[in-house]
Amino acid sequence: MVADSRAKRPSQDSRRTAILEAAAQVFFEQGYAATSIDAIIERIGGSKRNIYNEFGNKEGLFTALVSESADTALSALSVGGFEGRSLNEVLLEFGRRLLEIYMSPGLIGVYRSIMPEALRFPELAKDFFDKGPGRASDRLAEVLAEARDRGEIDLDDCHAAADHFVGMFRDNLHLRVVLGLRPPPSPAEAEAAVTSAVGIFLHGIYGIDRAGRPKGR
Amino acid sequence: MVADSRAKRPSQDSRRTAILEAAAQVFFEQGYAATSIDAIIERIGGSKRNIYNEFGNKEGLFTALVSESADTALSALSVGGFEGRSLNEVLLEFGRRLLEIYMSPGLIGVYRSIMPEALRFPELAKDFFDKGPGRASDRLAEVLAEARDRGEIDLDDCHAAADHFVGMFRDNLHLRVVLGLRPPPSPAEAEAAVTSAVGIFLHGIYGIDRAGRPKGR
DNA sequence: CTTGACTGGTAATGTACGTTACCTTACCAG
DNA sequence: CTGGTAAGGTAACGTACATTACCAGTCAAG
Repeated sequence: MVADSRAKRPSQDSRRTAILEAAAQVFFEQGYAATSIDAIIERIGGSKRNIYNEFGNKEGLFTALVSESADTALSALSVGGFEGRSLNEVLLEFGRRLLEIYMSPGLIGVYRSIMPEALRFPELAKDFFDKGPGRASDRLAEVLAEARDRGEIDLDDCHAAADHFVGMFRDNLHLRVVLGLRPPPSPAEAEAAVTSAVGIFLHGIYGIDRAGRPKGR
Repeated sequence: MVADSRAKRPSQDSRRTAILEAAAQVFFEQGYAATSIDAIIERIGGSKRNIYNEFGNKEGLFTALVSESADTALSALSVGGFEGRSLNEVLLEFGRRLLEIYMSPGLIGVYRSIMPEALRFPELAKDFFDKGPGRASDRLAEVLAEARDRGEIDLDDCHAAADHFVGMFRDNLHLRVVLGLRPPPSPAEAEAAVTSAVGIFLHGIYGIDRAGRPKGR
């Protein structure tokens, strides 16, 4: 596409990111269809020509925004740091990262805005899923498979279990935040949600006592 | 899909439901902002006056549609039939109903269309949540509390656990269906997802063997 | 049959928006 | 300093849409 190595004008790259930031605010709050290019330009000044020169059209801007948002938000899960720790600790850390990502304004906004456009932009929906929730589930499935190979657990379908685990972090708490019915959880609430989910995932409700610690085993 | 063309007396009620059915198809597929009143009228014939006489404006039609869809879809959870059965059986039955509801075209469509409009229609978002996912979680929390009172389980926060359970049915499988990346699950897939989720919820991954049956206890 | 209330169809109105044509400015080489 | 090139800005164009008006049928009752 553009291979302009030298920056002639005042930082073409900062212009692009400024547009994306403004677009995020408007798209994620109003939705794709209800967002006007004028509303985006109002936030950063300048002219609509900037957007059309950089992204081609409204679709191009939206797809670039969703793709980059999903990519950067979920990259935090790719880093390791899980070696040599117990499954309980690994799941707790994984859950903390996952919840923080899911509750971040960026991913909340992507959720809100991509839903009704998924049928209109099938390739974008697939890209978002693969980069985001799909990658999270795949990554966790690897972790579970490693634990199984070490003999810690005895799971048949690691991927199905990983899906269930990921789903526990998109529960009604997450839905309320997405719908704007409550603010994102405080650190204390988040930690409580993570420990609760990990406890149930590992030991089930039969195996947890009132303090949240595993009963047997 | 209008039932009878013989009756020139369309009995306001059947006209109302015909409008709502057509509106569901268009709103749920295109999204609120991208849907035009003309597109709805095209499906059932007649004049736009019908819609404006019955629902006032576009907002009124959308809110009526979302409210009634959530109400009817989730009403299946309100019926009882859980008395005198083991917790495992109750959760399996509850999960089956829940998954069927979540995968129904009606609720999938509500999901798709309400997300970006939640900030614009806060009271509608609250209404949808309370009638839908909130009620499911409340109902399950009651079931869990009854089981606790019978001494079957030992849970501190039944509502948090219920939220986690409900979340397991809005996992990546559900997300893929909402995003149009795959069709709703077959009955066999649905049953497998339910048994898997209930197994983890009750016994955790430490307590399930390869056949999906609980290991200890 | 006449009246009245309602429905269907067409079109008008006012507005908002995506996109583009055209002008204006800033930067660069020579 | 000058001419050329590309980006920035202004305004227009064409369209689509929510909403309303207007007129023509159509059924119910009197």
